[in-house]
Amino acid sequence: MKIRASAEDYLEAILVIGKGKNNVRAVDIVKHTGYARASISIALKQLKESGCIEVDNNHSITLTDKGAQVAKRTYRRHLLIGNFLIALGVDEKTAFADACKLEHVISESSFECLNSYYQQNFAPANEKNHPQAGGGINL
Amino acid sequence: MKIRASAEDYLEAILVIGKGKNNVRAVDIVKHTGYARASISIALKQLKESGCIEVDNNHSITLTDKGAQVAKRTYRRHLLIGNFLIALGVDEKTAFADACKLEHVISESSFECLNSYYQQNFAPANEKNHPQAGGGINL
DNA sequence: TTTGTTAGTTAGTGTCAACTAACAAATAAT
DNA sequence: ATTATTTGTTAGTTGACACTAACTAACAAA
Repeated sequence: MKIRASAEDYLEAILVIGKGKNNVRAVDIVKHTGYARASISIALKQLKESGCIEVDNNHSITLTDKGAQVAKRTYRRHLLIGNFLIALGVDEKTAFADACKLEHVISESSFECLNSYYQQNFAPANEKNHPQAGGGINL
Repeated sequence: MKIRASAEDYLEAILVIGKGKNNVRAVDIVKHTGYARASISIALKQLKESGCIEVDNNHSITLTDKGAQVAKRTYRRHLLIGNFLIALGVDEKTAFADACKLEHVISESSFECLNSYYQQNFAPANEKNHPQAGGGINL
C-alpha cells in the first residue's frame, strides 16, 4: 500500500497524541483530527494492513518502525514549514494550518532547501532543543 | 461550483497557452497538461457551466473575467513560489513542479508574506519586467 | 468516394478520502 | 440489573478527479 497524504496525517496525529499520553486510541484521533469515527476506523484498518501501526486487544495503537518513520518525517516537515512561515510573518494559526497541507506535497529536495535556509537565517539558537514549539496545533 | 485545484490548473493552462497563440482549443490543453482528451472535455464543460470560460462555435476558448481572475491569481502564485524555491537553492525543474502543487493549497496570507519576503530579499531588480521567467514549465 | 485522421463528446469505470446510518460491544450510571 | 453512553465496526454513499472505450463530426487524402 502506498503511503498517501491522509495516512501521513493519521500517523502524525498518532505520534503527537502519543507525546501527551501513553495510550493512544481511535477516539483520541477522532478528537484530535475532527474526522468521523468511521473514517478513522477505516483509516486505522488500512494502516494496520500496511504495517504502519499495531493495535492490541485494548485497542491501544502503537506505531511500528515503518509508521514512526513516516510520522516523524511528516511531523518534522510540519514544524519546519510552520516555523518558516512564522518567520516570514505569517500568524501562528495560519502558518500551521498551511503547514498541514504543504507538508504532504513539497518534495524532499525543496524541503531540505527550506530547512537549510531556515537554519541559517531564522533558527533561534535554542530551537533545536524545543522542536515541539507550536506543534500542538492542527496536526 | 466551488473552484477546486484542478479547475485552477486548467484555467491557468488556458491563460498560459493564450500568451503564445491567440486561439486556445481543447487539444492545446490536452497537449499542455498531458491529460486525456475526455478529461479535458469534461473539465471544460464544468468550467463553462461555472462561468469561467466561454467556448464559441469554432471551439475557441476564452476566459471570462471570473476565469481570468482565478487563472491570473494561480499563475502569479506559480511564478512566485517557483522563484522563491529557486532562490532557496532548489533546481528549476523541481521548484516549478512543487510550485504547481503548492500554489493550490497555500493561504492568501501566507502567500502574501512569501511575496513580501521575496521582493525584499531575493527579487532581482529587473524581474518585475520579466514575470514569465520559468513560467512555461509544467503548468 | 471511400478511407483515415483529428477534435470533441458521452458513457461507464476506478481510486481516494471523506461522510452518515446502523449495529455491536464495552463501560459507566442509575 | 437495567439503562445510557462511549467506542469501534460495517455497509453504503458522495464528491473530486482521473481514466478507457466508443461514438460523432469535420476535414484531408488516396
